Amino acid sequence: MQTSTTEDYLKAIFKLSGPLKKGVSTNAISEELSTKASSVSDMVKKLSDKKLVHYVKYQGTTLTKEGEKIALKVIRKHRLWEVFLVEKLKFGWDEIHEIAEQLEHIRSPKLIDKLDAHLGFPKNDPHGDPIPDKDGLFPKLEEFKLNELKIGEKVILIGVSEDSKDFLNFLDKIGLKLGSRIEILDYFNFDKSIKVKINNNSVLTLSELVAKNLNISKES
Amino acid sequence: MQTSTTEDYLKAIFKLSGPLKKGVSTNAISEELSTKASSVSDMVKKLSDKKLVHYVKYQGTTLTKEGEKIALKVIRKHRLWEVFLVEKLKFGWDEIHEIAEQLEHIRSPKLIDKLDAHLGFPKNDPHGDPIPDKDGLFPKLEEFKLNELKIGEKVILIGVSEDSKDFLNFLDKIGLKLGSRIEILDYFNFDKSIKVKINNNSVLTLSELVAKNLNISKES
DNA sequence: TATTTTATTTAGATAAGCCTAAATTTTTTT
DNA sequence: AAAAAAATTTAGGCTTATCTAAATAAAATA
Repeated sequence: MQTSTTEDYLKAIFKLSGPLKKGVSTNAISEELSTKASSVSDMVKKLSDKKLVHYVKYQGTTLTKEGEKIALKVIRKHRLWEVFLVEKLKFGWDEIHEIAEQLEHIRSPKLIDKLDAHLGFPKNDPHGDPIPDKDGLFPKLEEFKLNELKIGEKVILIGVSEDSKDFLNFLDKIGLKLGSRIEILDYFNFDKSIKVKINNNSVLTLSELVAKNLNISKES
Repeated sequence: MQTSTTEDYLKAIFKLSGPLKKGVSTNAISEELSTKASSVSDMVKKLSDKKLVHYVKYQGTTLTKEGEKIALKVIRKHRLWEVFLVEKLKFGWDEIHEIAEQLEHIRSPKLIDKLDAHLGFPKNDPHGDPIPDKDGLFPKLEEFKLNELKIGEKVILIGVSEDSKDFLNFLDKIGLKLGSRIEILDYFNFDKSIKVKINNNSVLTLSELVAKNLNISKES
């Protein structure tokens, strides 16, 4: 049975590994978890002793099968609780993250299965991210970042890769929601900003930083 | 901001103080929390430094105003989550305690208010215990233990003071539920057991240990 | 390649909670 | 009231997860 700190580390490493499962640097973990690099060094050594990560000095960290299994369980719990908070308790999608950070550590397999059923077995959380099933698998669908497209393409916003309040408030302000239609009107090589039309309606320019945090798909 | 251990201590002291707010012994706390007396000694000293309890060496511990306020908040959370688990997730009343022990430590005032609303502002938890309101007050009603009554009295089960699985399973088995009618038929001085009729139906004898863990009221 | 910068690790401390064993105080019994 | 028993506290340690400061390794730059 792991502590919730262990769960936080595994989740952070999972997130930072990305789809290619690259090794994660000590600094990246320390930034993600707001701790010092020396604390991370200590901790990954301990996680390695417990066979939850592969760790070689100076060469980064990756999850073992067991570590990934635990990370996926925590992510499943996090995302299911987020659905609960928005669907049942009527929270805004910009205020649920911190609460779900706590709820994700509640230990009870039966609880999470019952919650899943209560919510109608949702496939995605309120940010559009997929919810792993009981076996830690999620349906893989072709996702892109908004900055990876060509002029003229029409796409749909299916998720965000950043959940700071600032970012989510910004999206609300410009009228971008999950499911919004986005048409690429122009691309400015100068600063990699992108001119888009939202919902066949408002036209505006998004910075590269914004664009690369918008996950989109070519059809609903 | 307190740790969840602090919250557990305050809750235990609240529970053990009883309605008369008696001083609580170190041993009683250690038993309630399954720790050693020496750990409790350490801890109450720290709680005293934080002005959460009054503590005088060798003379027991009581809550300060601030300590009681925190204890009541935790109890409110615990009981609201129990209602959620039974009403919304369809847990049996005998399996919710451990889960609520974890959920009670989730920190977010907004969460608990929204949960309260979602549940329809319940007055009692699934064991019949009253839920403190936002200000930590509960409606005081005249409660008795089943072993404090006279032969011939007819009462209603409104709660239990023990929530071990064994005890709750036992109650299920003999058909006792919240709201059940109980008539006192006889009292045996020999072992203080009590002969009762349940719901004008089955007749059986309850041990003193059982009787004193049944909270009853003289009317619905 | 030599040097500087950056990343990472080690060493030594700290705080929270817990433990065992020993000392002390209080309570109970004789 | 003295002795025995029970309750409580103190002393000294342990573990987890953190930190700062110093040392070392790797990467970047000149």
